Amino acid sequence: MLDIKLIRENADFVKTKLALRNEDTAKIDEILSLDVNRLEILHKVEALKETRNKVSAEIAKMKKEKVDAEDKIAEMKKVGDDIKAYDDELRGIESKIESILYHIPALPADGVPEGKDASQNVEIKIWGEKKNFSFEVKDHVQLGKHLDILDFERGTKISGSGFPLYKGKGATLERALINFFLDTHTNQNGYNEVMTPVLVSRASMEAAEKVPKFEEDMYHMQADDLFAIPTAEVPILNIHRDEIIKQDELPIKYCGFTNCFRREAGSYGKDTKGFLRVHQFNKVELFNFCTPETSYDELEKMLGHACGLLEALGVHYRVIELCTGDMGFSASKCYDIEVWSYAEDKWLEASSVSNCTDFQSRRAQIRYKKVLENGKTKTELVHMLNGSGLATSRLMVALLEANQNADGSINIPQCLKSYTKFDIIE
RNA sequence: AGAGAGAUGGCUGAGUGGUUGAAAGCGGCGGUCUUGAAAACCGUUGAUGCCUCUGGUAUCCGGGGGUUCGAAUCCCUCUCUCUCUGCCA
Repeated sequence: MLDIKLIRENADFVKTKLALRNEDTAKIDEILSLDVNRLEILHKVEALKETRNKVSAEIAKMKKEKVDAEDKIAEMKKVGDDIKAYDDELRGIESKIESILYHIPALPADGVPEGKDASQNVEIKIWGEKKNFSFEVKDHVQLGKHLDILDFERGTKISGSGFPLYKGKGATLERALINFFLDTHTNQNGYNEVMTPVLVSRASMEAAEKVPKFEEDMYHMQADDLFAIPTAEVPILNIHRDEIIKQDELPIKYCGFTNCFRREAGSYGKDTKGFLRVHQFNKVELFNFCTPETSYDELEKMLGHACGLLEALGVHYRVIELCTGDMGFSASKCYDIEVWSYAEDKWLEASSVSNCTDFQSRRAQIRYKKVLENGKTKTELVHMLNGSGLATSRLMVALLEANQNADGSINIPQCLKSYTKFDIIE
């Protein structure tokens, strides 16, 4: 969530930034007027409470001295009633402010390209080249079926469409990718590996800013009010919820593999083929808690960590910087990494790396003790970044297609061979 | 799932209606001593909001509600933890 103080003191700035995200800035005016009202009542009720505290102390003293205090008690009874009335009113206003605030996205960082939608994203890097095939390429569904390594029909039988079933060397290849990613991040990139719960509480979803805004997009277990995670970002972020971290412990970097679950409500009929849009997929997540001064540097490093994996795999990819109109709710700056699909003849998103600055840490109350120049300390919100490093399903599309041979067999990239223990799937 | 116990500051742990934002200890930070360190001693050490902002004030003792002039303390409720029993991997 945004800082109410920032809205109060720099309303025009906030509106300008939100307009870049196609947001209705009338919400800000609504918050401002509620805030004025809130402060007015807050001042009144605090003055009354001050009176109550003072007189209550006097009453205590009089009681001790066995002096009759009935007049003061009667007087305070009235004050108490007024306090209660104001407190109720205050609570009502605060919950109105929150319900608006919870639906306002993060402000885009300076320098993020301005644009209305995905068409105005900016390609900033392209790596590798398209291969030339001397035969007609098969798509990943055909390849998966031909080699009996992916069984989308039976996945559908088990759970419904969008729940893939990996078989044999397909399952092994998936496992190899995950292990390769985790090993690289822990051994070379300085991440601490975690294995987290995949069902999380409503409080955890709120802290990660997924609820209330995206509640409909997630699987929910009603009996226990638990949500299946759409990304490991949620449990990893919550590792430090309500904590104050020492400055010298930052940055804290975690990586973790989980299954991810998304209802993808509202996208029926779009990209239904195979892995293109699924309800359950596998992902190794990168997460970073750091100081505000370093977060944009950390963002570039994380992007590099994700790209490094694709380069090791020899997958043709590009990096795009999302424009203001296409960024996710919590992000101030975001890169997507896309891999090339020969069969679909288009780029597919395999990773997204975002700097969410203090947008989530404010709601999650994740802070650190900042040491000031005079030696004193100050608590400040940490900056938080998340990124996929990487999600496997769309990568699998690119990988299978790009490494296919004329007979439909698949060559295993060099860096995975020590994991798969086979060189080819045929 | 049933029975019982509990939740207090970075940690341990006092506190059962009136200067208790909270004793004590540990830890942290600063100092004295020391060539330096340890020990000892002294001091210091929570968060958040608002305001007329080198200060004032309000709020916070798991969450929420209630009783009362006044609640960490009493009542209700929810959540979580621990112990025992049951059930299941």
